Order: sequence, then C-alpha cells, then structure tokens
Amino acid sequence: MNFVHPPNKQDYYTQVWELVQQIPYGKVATYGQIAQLIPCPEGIEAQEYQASASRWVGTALAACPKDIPWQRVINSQGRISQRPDGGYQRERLLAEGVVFIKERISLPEYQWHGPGQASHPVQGSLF
DNA sequence: CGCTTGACCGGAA
DNA sequence: ATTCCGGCCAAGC
Repeated sequence: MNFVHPPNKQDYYTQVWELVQQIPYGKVATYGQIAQLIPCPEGIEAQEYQASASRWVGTALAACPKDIPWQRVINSQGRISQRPDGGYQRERLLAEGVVFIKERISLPEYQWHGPGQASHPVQGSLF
C-alpha cells in the first residue's frame, strides 16, 4: 500500500475538514473527490498524490473534530467504507434522507458538486 | 526496536 | 459482477 504522507499533515487535514464542512445536508462526496479539490502539496509528485490522497482524506476524517459531517464522505463506489468503530454512518445518512439501494448510494443523484461550483450548472452551450 | 495496521482508488483478469 | 494488485509511510503497541 502506498502511504506517502503530506508534508504538512496538520495543514492538509485542516483543508480536508474545511471542505467536508461545506458538504450540504443530504449530499455526499467521495474521498477521491475531496482529494482532488485540494491542490497537490509541494514536494509531492502528482502521481503519488493521486495514489495516496484519497487515503489521506480518510485518515484526516479519522481524526476530525466532532462538528465535521464526516458521514457525508463515502467511497467511489457509493458505499460506506469500513471504519474502525463499525459505525453508524449509514444511519446518519438515512436520517438526512439519503436513499440506499443495495447498500449503495446513487452518486449521480446525491454527489455534492464542489464548493466554488455553480449552483446553476451551465448545461450545453447557451451561446 | 520490530511488527501491525490503516475512513482509498482505478485498472486488469 | 467480483477479486486481486500496486502504491511502499508512520504512529502505536
């Protein structure tokens, strides 16, 4: 397993938390998505970053403050990742109205579109 | 001091 | 659809 750590661990974790905090109620994001929203730290090869970042996100959430909606971060398959505590992530999401189909969430429907992203997606060329 | 163990992901078979 | 693989560090026991 690749476990390259970010140069400034604390700093990176903070960025993760900031982003996760922005995920709206009833929406979800994937580990990889959060990772991509954070710029590759200096001194890290883009390739290494791609290979490791999603895990950094997971590790960051493992140590996140209690006011962070960690339950809204799921894996790329739309599933709940195994956690040390066995947890109630699924329950929390259900409580937010997220629908599970065969233990899986429909990402197209529930995935958060990012922080700066448009609340009004520009579809097609309006011209 | 050494061994174990991580909230992941995408591609290939 | 499912399983396997590479990625190769550091904190904790």
